[in-house]
Amino acid sequence: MGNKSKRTAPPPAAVEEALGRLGRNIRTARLRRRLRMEDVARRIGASRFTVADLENGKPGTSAAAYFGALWALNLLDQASELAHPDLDREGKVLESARSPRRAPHRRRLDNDFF
Amino acid sequence: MGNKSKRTAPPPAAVEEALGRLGRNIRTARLRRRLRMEDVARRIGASRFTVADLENGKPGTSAAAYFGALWALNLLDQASELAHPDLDREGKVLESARSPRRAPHRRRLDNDFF
DNA sequence: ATCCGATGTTGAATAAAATCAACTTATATC
DNA sequence: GATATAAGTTGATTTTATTCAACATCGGAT
Repeated sequence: MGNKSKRTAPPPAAVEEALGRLGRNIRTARLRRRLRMEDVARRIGASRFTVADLENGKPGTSAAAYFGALWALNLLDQASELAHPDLDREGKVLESARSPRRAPHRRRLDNDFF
Repeated sequence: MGNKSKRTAPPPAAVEEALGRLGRNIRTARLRRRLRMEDVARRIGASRFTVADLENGKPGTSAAAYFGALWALNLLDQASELAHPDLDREGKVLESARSPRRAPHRRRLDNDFF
């Protein structure tokens, strides 16, 4: 079965795994709090089906749904540190090696990976 | 202007802020690595428009897009710890107070918030 | 064992996201 | 300042998520 659709390149396995783990974690946190899917759903203005999807780690579900669930469970603060520049060691090294910021062009020089 | 659509209840402000911050962090990390939006987009099988959306913190953009961008920048591992049960202090307290797991019903007892 | 409520599942309708083309804007590099 | 390229913008189109209803299932409590 080939790729029929032009969109939806299969998400990288690592991404699927991360979303699956996040969904399971959200479910665990919800159950610990004795909340129903519908409780979380109403809190974020969604339906119970969307909450079910995100707890299953569905990739296409909106980021707002995932973050909303974290918010409803009082777990959002951990998400705010994601990819924080101060913690991006690899990026900091690159920035200090090169000089400035903003990399508009510098079209093709040697990156054969991308 | 009133709500015309039945879906899309406005995301909680905290969620919008968190997504905005995440998007800006992703952009910072990308620029540090001297990558174009299109580079990240191709790596995750999306278009540059979707990458632009997520860097702007657009709430409706899929979680896979956000996580994919983190993955493309080698920043996904931080995301895997989100809402990790071991770090959910509030949840752990609740679980040890009550006894078992899985809370199927226990419909309404006193929570007047949800 | 029975009842009741939370969740899983399926299919259809609708709202919205993702894509694309063409254009504009801004910004590095020369 | 001129040039080339990344990125912002808009509108149209396609693909998808989201929602809902109805029913099945599963788990806990009585």
